[in-house]
Amino acid sequence: MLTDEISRRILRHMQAEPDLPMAELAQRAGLAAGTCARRLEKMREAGIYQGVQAIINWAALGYSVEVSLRVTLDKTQSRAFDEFIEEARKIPEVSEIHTFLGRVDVRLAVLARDMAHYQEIYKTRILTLPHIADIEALMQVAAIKMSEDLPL
Amino acid sequence: MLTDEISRRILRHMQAEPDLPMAELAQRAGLAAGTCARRLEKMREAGIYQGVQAIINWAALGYSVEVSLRVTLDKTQSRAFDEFIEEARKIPEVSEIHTFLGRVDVRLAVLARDMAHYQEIYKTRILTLPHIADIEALMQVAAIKMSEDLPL
DNA sequence: GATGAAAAATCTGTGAC
DNA sequence: GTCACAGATTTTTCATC
Repeated sequence: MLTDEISRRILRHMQAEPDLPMAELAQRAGLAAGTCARRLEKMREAGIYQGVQAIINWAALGYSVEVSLRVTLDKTQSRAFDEFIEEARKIPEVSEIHTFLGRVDVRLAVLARDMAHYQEIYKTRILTLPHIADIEALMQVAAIKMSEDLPL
Repeated sequence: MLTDEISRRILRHMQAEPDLPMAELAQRAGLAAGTCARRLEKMREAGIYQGVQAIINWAALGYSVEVSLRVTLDKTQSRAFDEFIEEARKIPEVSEIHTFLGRVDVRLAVLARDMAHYQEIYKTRILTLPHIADIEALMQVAAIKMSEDLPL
């Protein structure tokens, strides 16, 4: 029931238009409003639907620089991974942290107002993180697609 | 007014707890409910606040494989970039597309049910995209942090 | 032009069927 | 799963600064 076709349909519409009123969402999924709310609540309890996230245009707020950093850690120390993540989480300008299998261990997304600001964050907050063996940086030009109609 | 301290406060709380009732949000920002709603609406019109996005636990829905692909394009053709993006957008399993300055031109995030499924998507949908010069793949282990308390 | 308070319109979730 | 209603919530109005 939690992952059947009807529930997937709810998630699909939820994904496409997240701030639709419940009644509208229900109609598009072919359900009554109450039923839809009940299913969504079940999915939330099961951790399938994890709520919503605000999308903010950082450039409009003066954060025009976004940099993607790929970090390779010094794996000679067993706690390197956890310690690095723990410290990286504390940096407000780090907006995303993803971990990987392979040569690269972690990817960080960093937000900054301009290049001078980025340089400052990089020197004082990033390079002081523990256990870094190597860093590669890419400057982001644009976010083209972010989860519109994923496979459900 | 659109980017003053009060508006930033609204966004800050919006970001931390996106599905808070308007009355609560207003109280935390030190405003009346109506005032808060009007400011948020203004910010939406100005494109500063771009609404909300549903967060879905893909692993719970059977999509346990997430791969990050870095693509370098064949820049000998001037339309390469646009044509590549246009085709990549059409693939439902591609959940994110970001573009960059530098050696790597595009990063794609790909969702798949398992390794066999990923292999199929990779061969039939990704490698058939136009103007690819080089691809590097990393398998994602976890998304640790996604926009909690960013600098506002 | 922006604000707070309160009324009006709308929406959500619970319970009966 | 649907329907309807009570309670909560958003949105508009209006007087005020």
